[in-house]
Amino acid sequence: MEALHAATIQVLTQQGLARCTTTRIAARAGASVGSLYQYYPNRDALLAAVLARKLSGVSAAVDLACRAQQGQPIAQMAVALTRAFLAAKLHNPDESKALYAVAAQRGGAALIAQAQASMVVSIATMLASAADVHVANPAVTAEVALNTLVGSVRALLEGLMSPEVAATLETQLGALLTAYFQTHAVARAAASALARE
Amino acid sequence: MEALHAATIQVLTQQGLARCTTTRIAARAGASVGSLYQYYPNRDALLAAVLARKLSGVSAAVDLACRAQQGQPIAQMAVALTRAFLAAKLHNPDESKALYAVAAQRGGAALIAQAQASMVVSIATMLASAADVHVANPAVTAEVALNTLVGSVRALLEGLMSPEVAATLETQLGALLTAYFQTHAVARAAASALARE
Amino acid sequence: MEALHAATIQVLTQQGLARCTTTRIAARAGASVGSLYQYYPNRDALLAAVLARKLSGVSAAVDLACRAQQGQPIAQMAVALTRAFLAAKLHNPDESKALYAVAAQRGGAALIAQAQASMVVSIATMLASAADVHVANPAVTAEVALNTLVGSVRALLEGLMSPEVAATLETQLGALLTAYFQTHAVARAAASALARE
Amino acid sequence: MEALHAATIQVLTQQGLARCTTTRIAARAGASVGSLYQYYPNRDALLAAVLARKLSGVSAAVDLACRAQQGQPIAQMAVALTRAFLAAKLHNPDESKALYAVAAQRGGAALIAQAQASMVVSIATMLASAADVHVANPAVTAEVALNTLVGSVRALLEGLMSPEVAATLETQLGALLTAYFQTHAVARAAASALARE
DNA sequence: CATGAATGAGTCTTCATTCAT
DNA sequence: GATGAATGAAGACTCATTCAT
Repeated sequence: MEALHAATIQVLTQQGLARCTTTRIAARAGASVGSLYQYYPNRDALLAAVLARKLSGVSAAVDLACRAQQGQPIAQMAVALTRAFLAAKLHNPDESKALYAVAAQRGGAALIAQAQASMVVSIATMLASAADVHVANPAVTAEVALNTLVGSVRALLEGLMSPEVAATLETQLGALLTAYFQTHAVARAAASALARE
Repeated sequence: MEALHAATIQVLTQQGLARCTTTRIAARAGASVGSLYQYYPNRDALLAAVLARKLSGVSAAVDLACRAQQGQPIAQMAVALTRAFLAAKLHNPDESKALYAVAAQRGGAALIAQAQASMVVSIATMLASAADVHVANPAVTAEVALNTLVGSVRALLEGLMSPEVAATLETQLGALLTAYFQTHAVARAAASALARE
Repeated sequence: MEALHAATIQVLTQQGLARCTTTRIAARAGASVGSLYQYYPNRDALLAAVLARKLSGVSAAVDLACRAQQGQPIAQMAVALTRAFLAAKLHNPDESKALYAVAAQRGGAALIAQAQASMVVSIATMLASAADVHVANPAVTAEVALNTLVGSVRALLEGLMSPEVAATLETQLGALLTAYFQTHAVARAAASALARE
Repeated sequence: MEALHAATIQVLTQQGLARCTTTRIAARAGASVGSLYQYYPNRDALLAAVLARKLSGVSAAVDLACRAQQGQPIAQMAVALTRAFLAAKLHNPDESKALYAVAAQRGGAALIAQAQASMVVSIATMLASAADVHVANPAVTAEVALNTLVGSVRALLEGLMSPEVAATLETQLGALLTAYFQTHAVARAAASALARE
């Protein structure tokens, strides 16, 4: 039920994972515990479903952004990817943060892995289409880039980031990824030349 | 007690945070619950102590490496920092992974924040001393770099990293940071020239 | 739940406050601990509720008796008050005795204070209406009288009273209060005379 | 040991009976738990000893006062008894209050009973020697009087007494007892006349 | 004799899950 | 299908008591 999803996120953000009990979720959703168990076999399944939905939303947003950048210059890709990822994760920071706690539970890792894999494919595909450079190993580059973005987002969500960095995060990460992408890339012209040899 | 520290890490890695109860820790340590409470006022304090010890170890390792790189070229700094951080975190991967769960607990964030701050200072100081380039804003650069390293390490520890990336992680991150550091830097010669004008 | 009230009193009388645990109460009530906590937020709340019910019963009985004595001679008031209070407290001696232990707990004092205050008002109002005498300070006199009654009842309940006294308690206390009330009173006629001067 | 007595009372008054643990008592006394158990077989024995000492002090004070009033008029006896009892109980109110909690424990009732019996004898003996009146049944009268005093003292210690009453307690109780004693008494002259008939 | 670390039974309290209505 | 009272296992924590040093 939709109400259960929303209620779970509310309880999660307002009370934390430890106090996110089935009774509280049901009460917040205006339903009974019994009803909750008609939609989900147990508490973990509900939490997993909520996490999965959030993750697929982020994946979709990243995928959309990557498709839109097909054939663009690599620097623009870096900026667009950063912007899309930050927007998806920071649109509702409390929710994102709360769900990281859920992800740490047994079973959460698999969902995260799936979402990451999907995003890596999207990013790698985008990188391979760059107009100006040829990325040697798009999958590897995409994965490292994604981990970098995730690292900063977690730091921000967990309150570990200084105001200075937080204020310019998008710029910093855009620059970082641009520099990184170019390190692993070979200019198209040179690549063509190489191929001709 | 030392046995309690070890037991906590064992239970944490083998059973997870949720099943890491005072009873189980005590049993694993070959002690009684009562004894546990003679050394720590409550469960959270024990977990915090274990986390704090690990974090200070990592901080110290990073600090040591940064001091050793004073005055070196920036590319070498990037590689040395990466190597030191990965070595410290991956020396005992199970322990590191288990403690990430603890860090998410109430109180864990403060310890992490403290350790991060300490490492940012070490890294920033090192960057400021680079022989070849002048880093514009060492503190910000250091913080972004640290978050990047953390992001990859978490991905690795949580099993989210592909074998391809894992195999070349140190190289990848070294290159990434080198590129990033140079983005934010101005060649010493140019900087001196600017200063003279 | 009614069964929890009854069970609490039974455990209290048979095992004492120290052994009056939530588990034992629940078992005696034929319920589970969980059920207990669906009716009361914690152990103290249950004990307080049991005490409060008893106290309000005593208060009500005293109030009823006092109202019935409005306008009667003071000696009759003393006897009626004594009779009503003893009847209320000694109707179920085990329960009364057990609850004195509860009253000593944190939070019990407030309930007792409230009940005492209510009874003092009832008694004072009665005293002020005495047909034959004018009580100078009804509130003070009522309070001292109540403490006197309580003192004897506690002695009786705690087994500190000799059989001789116990056998004639009502008579003794009636006489004591009659004598005390008259000490603090002025005959109506004299009072009127004084007022006319 | 003397220090243990003092420490017990301090912990009792400052932390309450529930937090009056053997460890805390020993620490307060500057001793070890082990030492405590060399003087007392268990916690209850220590508490009982502390209570017993306090009670015998009160008994002795009352006895002393009663002996001093031998052969005096009954009104003076009432006042002296009241004064002595209040002084003994209210000299250290916190201690007295804390010990009432101890008295409610298993075993405390017997000690109280013993002290009460002793005081009843002292008071009865005094009453029998009154110069002006002949008390019909000194033991019964003494017991009722004592319970009355105890009732007010408990009310005062437990904070149940209004400031108005507390301010004039000694006067009120003196008057009450005087009135009560005279109710149960026959003037010496009349008594002698009766005896001659 | 003194010490105080170790013990572990016993408390209160929570919460996922069930099932009679 | 919905409900929510009942369950009871499990967790954190306390403390009287013991005993090796």
